[in-house]
Amino acid sequence: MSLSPAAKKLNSVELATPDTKTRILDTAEELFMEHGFEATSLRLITTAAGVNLAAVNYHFGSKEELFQAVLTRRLDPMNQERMQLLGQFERSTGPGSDAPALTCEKILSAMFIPALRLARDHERGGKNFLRLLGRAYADPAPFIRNFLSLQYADMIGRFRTAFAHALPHLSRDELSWRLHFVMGALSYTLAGTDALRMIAHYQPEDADNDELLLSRLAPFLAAGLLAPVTVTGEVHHLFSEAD
Amino acid sequence: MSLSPAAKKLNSVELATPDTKTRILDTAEELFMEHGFEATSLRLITTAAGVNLAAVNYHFGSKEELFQAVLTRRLDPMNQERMQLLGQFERSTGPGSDAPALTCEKILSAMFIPALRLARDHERGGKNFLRLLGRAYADPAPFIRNFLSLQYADMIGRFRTAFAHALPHLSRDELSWRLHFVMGALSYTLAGTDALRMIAHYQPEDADNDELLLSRLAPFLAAGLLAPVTVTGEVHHLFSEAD
DNA sequence: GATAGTTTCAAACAAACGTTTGAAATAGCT
DNA sequence: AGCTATTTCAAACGTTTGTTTGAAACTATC
Repeated sequence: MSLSPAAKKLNSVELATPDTKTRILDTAEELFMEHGFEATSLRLITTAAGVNLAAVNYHFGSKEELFQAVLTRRLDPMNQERMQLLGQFERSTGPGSDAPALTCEKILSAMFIPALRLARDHERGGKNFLRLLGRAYADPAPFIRNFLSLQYADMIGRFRTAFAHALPHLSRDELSWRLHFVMGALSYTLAGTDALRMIAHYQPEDADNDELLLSRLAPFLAAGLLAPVTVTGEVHHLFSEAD
Repeated sequence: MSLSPAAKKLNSVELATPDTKTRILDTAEELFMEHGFEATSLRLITTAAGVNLAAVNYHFGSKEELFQAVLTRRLDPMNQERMQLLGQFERSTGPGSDAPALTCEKILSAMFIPALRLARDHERGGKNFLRLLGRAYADPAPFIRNFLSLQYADMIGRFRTAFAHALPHLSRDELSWRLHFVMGALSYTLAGTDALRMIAHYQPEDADNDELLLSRLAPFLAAGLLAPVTVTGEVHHLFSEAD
């Protein structure tokens, strides 16, 4: 009697030994990060993890569900920590209902600190996961995009309103654009240092120091968010042919 | 007699009818953009292009070489145009050998204008190509990364020195980081508007207006590049736990 | 119009893919 | 111990992958 392996969502055996399930998750996290989703075969994962090929389909149902499980294992707690930290900052700035707005740096740090904590978590490849996450942002596979947008909807909504309070002079559209740029720089940065080497032709020391990295990214993005608004009328002068 | 199809680099028949070669390139450009490299099969491409399956291997040698041909067809002229425009700006600001430095906006516009021209080129899917390029930046496949770094080496080097002149107060490492962030926001922005919809929960009007898009990105990035340098000693305060 | 060079085509190639199967092994429970 | 439920395993499933083949069709040159 086939007992529908996808219907097993028991939260009983969660934090025990390195059992088959977590062994698969750990290995898949690393290999997905290294080669991407499509280019990583189940045989590669199961061989590297030292488990049977059928174990993936038994424990997770399919390759796609395995990928989602890899993401949600760390993404879910991180985003929850982000929202919690943002709320903590908002409460500390003013107890009244009409609290003074947080600064951009403060809001950005509420996004970055949980990511930093994850990167520092040596329990198991926290840094690997951040690179995987950065790559997942740019993946065209529909199931990945749908999954991420669902997973991120709450958190992004909370931060959007926080930024809207911090930057009241920005129009709704302008804020959308700038948040888009912020996410772009963030995901690209998290995605890895290979691209940096490509650009810089030279690897800065501490390229793998995520703390240093994000502490340089935050002022950069804060300055961009606070940039004066370009009036629609004077948009085109920037792209005029000559001087 | 196998006549090594990869050794055919004749520039004789270049601008004629939509022949098999360009039909493959156009279709591949669109499908690679839509599904990524790994997830796009040669059979999908050749069927959509209305050509025989073996035509890809005959004209390009392999799937990887086809992908490189798709990229280089537009990337090569665009990057050359970028360098040419940068040189033109540099010459116009001062005829002397020690010319006054260009502004960040000016240098950024030398990067963006050729991309804009490409996006406006309706001859054939210029916008498609920009999205494909943005995705290629984040692709982990080694042959893609090697190809891009080779293709970009010259241009990036030229712009690096230009930015170094425009931002003399930035250390070598600091400049590397900030250029990294610039490339991140740029590629993420070019990669498509799906992610924006995900973040904004709302699509701004003119989301597919690349001119408007890049004209908003330039001031954002310029402000970030011009942000005050964070002194090493005061790095950690940003990420302190409480307020 | 024959000849040499180029391009197209249907068919097949071996290899790798995700998934399924049913039996063997293990673990949990009364 | 005995029984049940869960997990592992080797093997095979049917597709799909990129690539190759050799003959047919087309083009240009003499």
